[in-house]
Amino acid sequence: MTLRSLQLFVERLGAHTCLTEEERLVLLSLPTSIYQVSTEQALVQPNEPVQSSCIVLRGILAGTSNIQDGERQITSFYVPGDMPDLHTLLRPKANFGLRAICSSDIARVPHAALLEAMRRFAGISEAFARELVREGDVRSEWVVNLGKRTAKQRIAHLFCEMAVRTKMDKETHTEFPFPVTQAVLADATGLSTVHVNRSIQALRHEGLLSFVRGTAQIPDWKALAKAADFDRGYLEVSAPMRRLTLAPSEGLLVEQEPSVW
Amino acid sequence: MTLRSLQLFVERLGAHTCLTEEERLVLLSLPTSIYQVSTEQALVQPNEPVQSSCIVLRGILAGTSNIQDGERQITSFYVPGDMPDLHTLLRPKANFGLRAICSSDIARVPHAALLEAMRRFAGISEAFARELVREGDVRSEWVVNLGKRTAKQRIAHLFCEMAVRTKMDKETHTEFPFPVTQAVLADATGLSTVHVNRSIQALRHEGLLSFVRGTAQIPDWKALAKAADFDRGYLEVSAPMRRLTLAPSEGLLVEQEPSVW
DNA sequence: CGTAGACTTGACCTGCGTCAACGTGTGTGG
DNA sequence: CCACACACGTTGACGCAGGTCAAGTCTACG
Repeated sequence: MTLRSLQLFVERLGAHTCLTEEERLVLLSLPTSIYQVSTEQALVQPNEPVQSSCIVLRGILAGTSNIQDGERQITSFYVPGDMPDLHTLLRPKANFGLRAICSSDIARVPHAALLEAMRRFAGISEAFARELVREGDVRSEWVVNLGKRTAKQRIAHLFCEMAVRTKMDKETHTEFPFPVTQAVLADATGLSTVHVNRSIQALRHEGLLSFVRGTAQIPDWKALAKAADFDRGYLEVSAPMRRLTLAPSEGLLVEQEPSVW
Repeated sequence: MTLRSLQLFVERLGAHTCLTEEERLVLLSLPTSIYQVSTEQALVQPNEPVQSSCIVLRGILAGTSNIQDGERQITSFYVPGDMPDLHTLLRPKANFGLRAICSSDIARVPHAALLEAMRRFAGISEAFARELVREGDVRSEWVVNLGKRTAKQRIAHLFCEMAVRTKMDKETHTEFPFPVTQAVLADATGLSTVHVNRSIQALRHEGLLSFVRGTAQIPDWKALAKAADFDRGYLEVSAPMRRLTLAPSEGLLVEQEPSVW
């Protein structure tokens, strides 16, 4: 049932944006078609216009860019609840690809339905826009990761990010599934697979991280976060907010704005 | 006069989003305060909430992140017409900083006014959202740049990007101003200043790029773009579009959607 | 039980960082 | 008008993080 499958997606939006009951219901009852995609299958090709966006239900997708010599760089990961090609709503011709990293389930939602929902509900527009911002923040951290951190730090940081994004409860669990190969980690961190391998081993010897066949273990969260220079702040908003509302009485209604610029 | 100063900003939005005359006028007459900021001056600090967003009128700003050991990574540049902290509209607590790279002029616009404009005009909301997408695309290219390209390519790619973004007309000009130091280029490309220096020299010897005291010269655009693996597609939309419109007759009005997913 | 994809290891190489010194231009104050 | 300072650019020597190549080993799965 689709009401069930989009639950996680709506929770994701609700975490940063106040949605009315009606808006939640509209989102939950968006028309979807469910697909199962297999490892390395492409969902969106660069420069090929799309008419629908997808929502990850299970598995992991990755945004990928190919460069001249056949190598690829992964520019972001998407986990269940994410909408990886939200941006095609506004720019139907994507300029990077989207592919499954492991066998995954996705829901496809026609752009028409999403646009209609945005038109009618300010909260939905706002939630989508805030998702775009969040994605931008994540990518910004990736730039820092690739630009300024060592191999071990890059890998550690990526695992921290994924742990938080897959909602690993660090109080009660030290494990979370991250079904990727070392080659994929290499494509994401801008390293060679050989060096990824050695770096993971080094992290294991330091007791910071173990990663065996698609499941990660973080024995000491604080130690790993410190080593990775990881601060989860960029992934979260303290409380869901709402800034856009259809002013009931059309007019110059604005929020109070203290005079700090 | 502020009508004049926001011209470039509105053109930027108009390049990707169809705006009505009224929307243009609303944007042009947004309340602004004009400031001059000097080199290295911070405009937004991480985790410090802001109540207004700024528009670059002259000069260059940069998004910056600091890491543990006092080094910084620049995650994006902003040129006249850009709105670097548009995202704070939706997430007032930024998680990276914004500072001037050279002496610059900016216009500050209160969030309240921007939110009000978004509330009342669907085209303005859409234009802002599309700007967020564009920024995401640029950052995505930066990830590729840092992850998979050599020093010379990174620098070449950055100059290509800036040439296009500052609208260098490559038919008639081979020069454009890019008032940054080599140290700033190093912070942006994830390289050391020494290596930036040597790489620029190498590019000059190959006849691809010269960069002297803040002005860049690209004698052979095609050659540079090829060396940098640069494709300007990610910076542009073929024609301005409009996907969100207040449906005049409320209802299930949607665009035609061919059955491609 | 064989094959293919993932992981591992070792040897070697190189792009880039680091350090430290030295030019070169530009603005400032005497 | 000079001299000094300071920020920026340049150069050389050296070291190391991480790439590359090539040869295994392990594991899952048919």
